[in-house]
Amino acid sequence: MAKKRINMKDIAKEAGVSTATVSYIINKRSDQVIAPQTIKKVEEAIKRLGYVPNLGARALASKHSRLLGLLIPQTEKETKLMFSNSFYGSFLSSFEYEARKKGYNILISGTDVDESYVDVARKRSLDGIVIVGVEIESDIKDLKQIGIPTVLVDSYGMDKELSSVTIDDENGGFLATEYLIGMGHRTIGLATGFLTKEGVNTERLKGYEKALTGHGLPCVGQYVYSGTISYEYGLELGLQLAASSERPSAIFATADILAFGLIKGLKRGGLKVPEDISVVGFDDGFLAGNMEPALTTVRQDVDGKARIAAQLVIDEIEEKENGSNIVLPVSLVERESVRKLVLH
Amino acid sequence: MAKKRINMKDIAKEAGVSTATVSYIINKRSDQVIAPQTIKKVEEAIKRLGYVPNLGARALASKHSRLLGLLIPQTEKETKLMFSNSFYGSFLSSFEYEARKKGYNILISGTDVDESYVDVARKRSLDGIVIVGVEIESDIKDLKQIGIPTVLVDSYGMDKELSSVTIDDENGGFLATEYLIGMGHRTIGLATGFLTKEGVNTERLKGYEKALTGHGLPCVGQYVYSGTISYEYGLELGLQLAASSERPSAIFATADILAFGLIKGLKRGGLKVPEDISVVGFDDGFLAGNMEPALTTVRQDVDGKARIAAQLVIDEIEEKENGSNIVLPVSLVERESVRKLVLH
DNA sequence: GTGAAAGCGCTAACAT
DNA sequence: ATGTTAGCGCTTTCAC
Repeated sequence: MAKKRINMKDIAKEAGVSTATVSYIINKRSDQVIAPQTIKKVEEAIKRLGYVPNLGARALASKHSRLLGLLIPQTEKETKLMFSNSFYGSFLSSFEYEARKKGYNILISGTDVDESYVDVARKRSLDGIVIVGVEIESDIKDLKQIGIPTVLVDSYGMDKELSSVTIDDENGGFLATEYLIGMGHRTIGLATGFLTKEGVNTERLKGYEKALTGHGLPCVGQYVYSGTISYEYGLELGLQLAASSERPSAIFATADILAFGLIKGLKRGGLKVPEDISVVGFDDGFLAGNMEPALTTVRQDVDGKARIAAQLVIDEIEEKENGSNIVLPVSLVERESVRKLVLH
Repeated sequence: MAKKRINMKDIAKEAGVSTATVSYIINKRSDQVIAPQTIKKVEEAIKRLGYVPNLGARALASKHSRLLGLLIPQTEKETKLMFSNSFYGSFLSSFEYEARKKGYNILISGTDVDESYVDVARKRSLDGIVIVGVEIESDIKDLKQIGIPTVLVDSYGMDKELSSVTIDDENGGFLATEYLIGMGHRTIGLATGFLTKEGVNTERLKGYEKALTGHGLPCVGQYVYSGTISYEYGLELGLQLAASSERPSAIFATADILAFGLIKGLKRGGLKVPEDISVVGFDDGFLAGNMEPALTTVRQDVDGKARIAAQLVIDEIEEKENGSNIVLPVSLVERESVRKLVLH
């Protein structure tokens, strides 16, 4: 308790100046000219007393919190954040780093039933928001209306006016499927999450279909398995497929984590990958190369995505720019989870 | 710009009451008796105008920000947060969830060279802090001095007065090593991160040594490999060991992620796991069972750790309790990465 | 070049 | 049962 926190007034008194002067100095305001010796006096007082500005108070007065919100989707059953998928962990790492370098801190919050993310944003006076991989149309509309700079990551067609960063998901789906076709596969399944109208999964599906039809292959819903992007669903599906006779010779899973579960399930079901069935993933997280078999997958640049997302919100907050729609390229990383089929 | 944000005064005016009354109602203060109809009027006004309280202003006036800081270690080279280790992602998920249920938000921040975490805590008026797996003595001393409730996770002997939650790391190391010995291994290596005086790695090392000496086995530094807790270091070490003739028959890696890298390195180096060399990990993250071979590892309850950490800080903030030192149990999960050695 | 003072939106004594 | 009002720590306009 005790020890009253040092505030600006204390510094002002100690240095024998006004709080206004202290404020000017702390904020290094270029529009205010301060005598060098005054600056020195104040800086010494700050050091001597160990003063740390209260950003909450500053936010109240200045309307800038220098706080960024990161919205991560929640798992279906739980309302916990989806950090089991290491994609989000990597994203957060890079995002926080980039933001911190520019003087912003990150607030992480899921949303409860009774409270939208927009409320969190307002409550906490967030300067900007990055939403990754979720589509809550109403929220986004509200966000725009309130005028909080928002950047959408991995979200399609939500709102062209908002800044966004995505990867070329359709092409990713295309590359994966083309590759499989090139390896001789003719019945190719797709394992994916919930297919929202504008989500990444749908884009990857489009690429998948494009490749299929491009080669005159049938593109029937029968081989599209849609569940959740999770290890568990992959496992379940793998087991199921292993037990089925109506099974494609290859599967494109729209996330590595899904592919991992899938492979495990297939193996448990007695199949060998890639001997009996081939699998291609998506993400190329750091474990992909370590799986057995090493996963052939579509590589995306998570680090780049995160940094760009941070830059975009911050630029928008600081009114340097706005409304960019960035699309990052993807590529296929060939490893060992696909077998070359010899056609007879 | 435009649209002025609705504040408490607006609500007061709309409902025909004072701001104090609005404040009492919003905070559901039990020490204030308000007429039901007044409550109704105010609640309607809030709804009608779409009012959301400004927590920054509240924090300023009440000295409670309802913000918790989560301090995650940074990687050595970069100053990025260490979220590649999925342990931290899982921890964050559960921690955020538990805190949110109790009305707290989470601020994530790394630290820069010129700014300690204590500064962040003060700047952002954090109500409490959870520090996981790092030992910055000076910071912790400052934190205590400033009187910000702090909970140490995975940190030993730092300060008995601070609340903490750990798992029984020493026992974990012991279990893993005992198991290996029971499987017939006599030369057992230890792969771990940087061995700080009071870190988890050192505790696990103690358990390792205890098991060894308990069986009269030599406990020489020769087989202790200390690098960083990372996939990369594991890989490097694996490669190195594979090329060496002086190699233990089994290795206990003090983190799954390290074990993953290690196994990959060993394999690349031409060895088979567990045929040529056995590996035990630590954590039992959700991928452990999926590796090839499935990893035998020490299981810890990350979810429990995170929830308890959240509870402890919050209890301390709300002055319900303080100074608990919780130790969670661990157990060994037997899978396929260890070979039973027949002694001749 | 520096300072006085009016807020920012809220809480909490203290009145009534 | 409700209102008045003085801050909380900072920024910013306007004086000087």
